[in-house]
Amino acid sequence: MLFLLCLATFKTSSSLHLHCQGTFELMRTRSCIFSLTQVPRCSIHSLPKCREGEALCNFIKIYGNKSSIRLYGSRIYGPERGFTTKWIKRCVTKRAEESKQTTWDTKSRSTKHESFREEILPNATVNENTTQLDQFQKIQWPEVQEIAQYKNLSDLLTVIVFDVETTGYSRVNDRIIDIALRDLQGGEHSTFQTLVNPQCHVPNSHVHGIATHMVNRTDVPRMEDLVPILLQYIRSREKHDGYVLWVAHNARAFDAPFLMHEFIRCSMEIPHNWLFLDTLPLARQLIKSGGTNLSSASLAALREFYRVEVDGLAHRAMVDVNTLSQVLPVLTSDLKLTLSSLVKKSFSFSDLMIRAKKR
DNA sequence: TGCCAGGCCCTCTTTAGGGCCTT
Repeated sequence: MLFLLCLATFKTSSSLHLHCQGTFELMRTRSCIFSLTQVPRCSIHSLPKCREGEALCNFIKIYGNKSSIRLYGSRIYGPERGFTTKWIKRCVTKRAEESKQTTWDTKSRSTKHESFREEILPNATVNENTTQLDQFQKIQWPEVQEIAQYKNLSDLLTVIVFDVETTGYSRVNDRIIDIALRDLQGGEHSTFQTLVNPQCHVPNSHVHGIATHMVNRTDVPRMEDLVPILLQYIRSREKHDGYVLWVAHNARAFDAPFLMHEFIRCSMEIPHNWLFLDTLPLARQLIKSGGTNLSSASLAALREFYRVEVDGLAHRAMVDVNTLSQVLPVLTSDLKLTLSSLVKKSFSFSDLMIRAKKR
């Protein structure tokens, strides 16, 4: 289904390719850069440090097994959820006729899915943050502390490890040029990776090997092309009435704010069931706890410490995603973190919005 | 005047400063 939807979306682009393997090679050798890659089920299962309990590795084991019988695309989307529509705010309106204010129904989850109301923010740029931030603050976002209390978290949570490569460090002046995700439940199409056309010069190709001529092409999707596809992809991976936990190294200061600014530029609303987890504080916590020879809290140090082997060069989005996907279960296991505690450490876009507005 | 990354943590701190982490 996703194949058809993507094909429909990019039907004017003859260079669009969807394929099931060989992403890395294809990325190097073809102009085509949009790929939905079928990969083997998470290799995390075989990591020797995975222990029993409520740690993430165990969650992935259970979660992944379920995904083997719940094939990708098994959810049926009506026309209103296809690519022709923009993001539909997935929140519950208690009585839309009585009040236009929307709230999250975090108590009676079994009765939800009632109303999907399309709300597209007006065109805006980052320079118009005040208007955007005001609109976001009118929404009551889910409280992570409340979500963390759910007893059936494993049935609600989709864990997505992601990474972005950019033209620099400034979320305002720089752009995403490479984005990769991996759904830790595994299964078909559990990864998503594409280059992104930033429509500007790439000054730091020495970092990630992505040169201007590789992305400033008509057959490379711009962010405004990509966001609707990304939303649809994530929606297809979600649990019923569930939440999506996005995980990245230094997510709070870098990846999540970058993603937020790209959504704002595209005038797209950020789904309310997205949460973000930063693994950098977890690595620092491990160092602080002592008893390890972890040299620093960087992703490279974690890869070396846990002896993670990945194909490809570091500082390419998919490679770093694969690294973090293997680091995450053992890191959380070492820290004896439960799913609930991970959710408690997460943050939402509203947190970023509030901080941005304070600045 | 114009330009500028930003969040977190630690300490020789606390109305601050510097290092780490991300590209």
